Amino acid sequence: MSMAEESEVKSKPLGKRKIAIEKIEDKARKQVTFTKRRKGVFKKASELCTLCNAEVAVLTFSGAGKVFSFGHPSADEVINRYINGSKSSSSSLSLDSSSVTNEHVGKEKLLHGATCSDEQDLCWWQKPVEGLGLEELEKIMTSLIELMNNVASKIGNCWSNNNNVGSSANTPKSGLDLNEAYSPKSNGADE
Amino acid sequence: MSMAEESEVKSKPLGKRKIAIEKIEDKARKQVTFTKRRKGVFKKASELCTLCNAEVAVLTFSGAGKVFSFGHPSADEVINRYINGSKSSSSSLSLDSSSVTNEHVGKEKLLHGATCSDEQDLCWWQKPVEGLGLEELEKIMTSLIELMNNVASKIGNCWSNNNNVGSSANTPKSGLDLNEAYSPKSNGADE
DNA sequence: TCCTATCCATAAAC
DNA sequence: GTTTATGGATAGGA
Repeated sequence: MSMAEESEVKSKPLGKRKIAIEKIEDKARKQVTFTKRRKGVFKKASELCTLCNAEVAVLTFSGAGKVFSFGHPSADEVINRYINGSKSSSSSLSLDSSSVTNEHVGKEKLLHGATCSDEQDLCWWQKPVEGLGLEELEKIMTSLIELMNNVASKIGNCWSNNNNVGSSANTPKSGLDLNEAYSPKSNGADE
Repeated sequence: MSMAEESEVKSKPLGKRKIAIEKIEDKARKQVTFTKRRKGVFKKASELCTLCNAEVAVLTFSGAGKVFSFGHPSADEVINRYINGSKSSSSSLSLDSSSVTNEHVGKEKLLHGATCSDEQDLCWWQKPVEGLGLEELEKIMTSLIELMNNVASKIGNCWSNNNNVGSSANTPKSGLDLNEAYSPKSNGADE
């Protein structure tokens, strides 16, 4: 897994022909490839489970929309765990599910006037985040989302969503080119 | 053969050795294997996406309970589709926006005491909001939005490197980290 | 502690 | 024969 996939198909004798990892146009071939590779992924996933005693779930949708899933102990259990425990703390931190509007205009007033009732110094929500590390921020962010949902539900959930907090400002990129694109690569912490 | 183990036994880099697909007992080995194979699975999954233009999500939990996910277009989207399109779990499987209310029983429990890592006292963001009044909640909510945007913009700077299709190697490590709850079964491959 | 990265060499898949 | 996946060892990072 060190060699990046070349985009060109070399003309070699025979044997395992290297194929470009790009969209297959031919329907039939695509279907066959899908089936084969899906099984391959499932097998790998299952080995990962067995070897490392880890929980793994794989969900796939074929072009026709049919769903295929693999899971240990079960797809549902893993998904549940994912949702309940780390939905927003993982990956792209897409706050799609519970964002808030960005037009909270009158908040400053609230912040400076009403809050901080009896605390001594700055309240946590007034502390600057400048000095915190990425990890700390991630942690807070995650917790914030949770707390927010919690609070929101209590209030009655008036705040609609669509906020696009930071991470969503992504670039379309070239469709789906990701040989090693998913590499955690120092987990995004570029220092 | 008497290979005199002189001062230093330099184990020659044995190549890839054949191993049985069974639970690895050695923790260190298991960890390394988990990382490698997880990446392998992610890569396969990404190729499947690219080649067949399919939607795929892979969720994994390391032995330590850390989550790693891969998904195209995103893990959440695929999961949503999976949930809405094929299952109707009785659980809180609603990743939808404003309805992420307090259905998260498991999470509530967590917030109140499960404490996973090593923090014993709840931090402010982990405190329950049950006892607060409406006004207080609104204030907090408003402040939360502010803090959130603040934090988000901070994170956004370092995070804009894997959004489209990507895996995640988050680092919860405390806040909402989950404990393990294994249910060692045999397998769960369903196609 | 837990996770990641890299080198080497071979096992596997085609 | 060719390319990829990955085991073992090891070093570095968070």
